Amino acid sequence: MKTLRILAVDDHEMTMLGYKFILERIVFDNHNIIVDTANTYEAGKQKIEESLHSFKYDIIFLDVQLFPPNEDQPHNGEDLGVLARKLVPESRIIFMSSFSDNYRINSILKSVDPDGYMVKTDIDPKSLEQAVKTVISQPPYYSSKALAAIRKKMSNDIALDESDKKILYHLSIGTKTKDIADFIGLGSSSVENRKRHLKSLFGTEKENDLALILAAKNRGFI
Amino acid sequence: MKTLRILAVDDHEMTMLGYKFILERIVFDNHNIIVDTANTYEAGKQKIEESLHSFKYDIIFLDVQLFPPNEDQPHNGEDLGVLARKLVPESRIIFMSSFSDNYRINSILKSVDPDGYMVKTDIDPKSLEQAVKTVISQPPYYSSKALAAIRKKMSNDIALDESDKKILYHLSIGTKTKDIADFIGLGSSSVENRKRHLKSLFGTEKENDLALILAAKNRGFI
DNA sequence: CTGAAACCCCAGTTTTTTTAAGGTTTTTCT
DNA sequence: AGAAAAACCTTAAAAAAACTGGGGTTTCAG
Repeated sequence: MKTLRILAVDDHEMTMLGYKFILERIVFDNHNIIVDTANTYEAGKQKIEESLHSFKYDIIFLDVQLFPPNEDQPHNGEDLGVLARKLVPESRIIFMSSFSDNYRINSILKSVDPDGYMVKTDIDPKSLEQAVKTVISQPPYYSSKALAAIRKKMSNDIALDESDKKILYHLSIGTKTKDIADFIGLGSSSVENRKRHLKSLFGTEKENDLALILAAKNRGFI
Repeated sequence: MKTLRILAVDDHEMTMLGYKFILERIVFDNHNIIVDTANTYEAGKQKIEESLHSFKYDIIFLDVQLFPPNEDQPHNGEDLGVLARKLVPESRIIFMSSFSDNYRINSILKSVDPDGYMVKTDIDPKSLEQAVKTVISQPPYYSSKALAAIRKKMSNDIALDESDKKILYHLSIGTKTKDIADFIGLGSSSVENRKRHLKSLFGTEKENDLALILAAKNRGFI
């Protein structure tokens, strides 16, 4: 009887209790599952560091948002993922996120390359169990909505460089064009040129920014 | 009792019998499953066209290679996929391929954007059943090895333009540098420059082409 | 040994990208 | 409504990046 150690980090106490309840009841290959929980970046970090010199976690579930969106906290789930990868590279990391926000998915898949990604509305006892089993035996596991987003991206690889992606992102969150220039270190006419170029790439010439953003969203870039 | 119609196209008669045997035994939501088969591009095309004005296929399984690799046939599974998408856009298309050749996977995901992709060594009764169910209810379905390839690609999106991709591909199949120049319509010093550039992108400066190819394979580009 | 291909470097050319400056239109705010 | 801010467009010049052809060295196979 081996023990499978899981750490779940989410800022909602109740949600975590749910996970713990479900996860510890999974029947898996004569394994005994123990779930630890944490509800802040700091607590999660501490749990991982404590585990370093005893057992190591087999799986770490991380919520992307570890606090209400308006509060200006220094660290989020993505940061914790990067940290965990560094400290315990052999642990499987599964991200959970409420929105299937493609920009975020893409960014997390690149920066952390987690072994799993689940959109919260896809999470239920069955999918959780599937995620655990898949991630242990043959990662990765992506939940249904995450897969749909990934599919969009794969079927549409218009080559955008970093500046283009940042422009799209900033447009989508309402940054003013003149400020975008500062953010990405370009003159404002360059930004205008790139916007024109992007609109032609996405087939929204002569339309407004909203049309561009919608097109980019549809194709999985934002 | 509804009927689920499936068409399977593969050049190996025996393989197809296997699929038919497995698929028709799937128990699925009070559905009755009927599997038609075809073993050439032409036969597959005909089956699809015949179905146009009666029932339509719910799922079409397509082998990527429809004939021995050396024979110089005009059409392969990918072409048939493109055709099927045009004729019966509502049918789910699942590709099957023997190698987890990323270049091919990427190309098919872009040109056909199938609802499923299975690497043959991943195929067994259980995964076949899973594929059918997933593809009907919430596509896409990607088999384990296909997912691993997709993961690589997603976690590594170095922006390569068409020429760079073609160079990598040609290098990987042993095309001579001087011929690559012709293939992609560039001077040979340009190709050399791009190769140097690629090597620096993949961190294989000053190493030979093999190192570059391996790095590109590892990251899912070839 | 020899020829073919690969590789490297250079210098001139072309192409693409960035930039600044000026003016017009649209949006925002009071 | 009216003023200010931002967005947008055009143009021309400057800068950066990519392409090219040539000549030379190295590598490799026959």
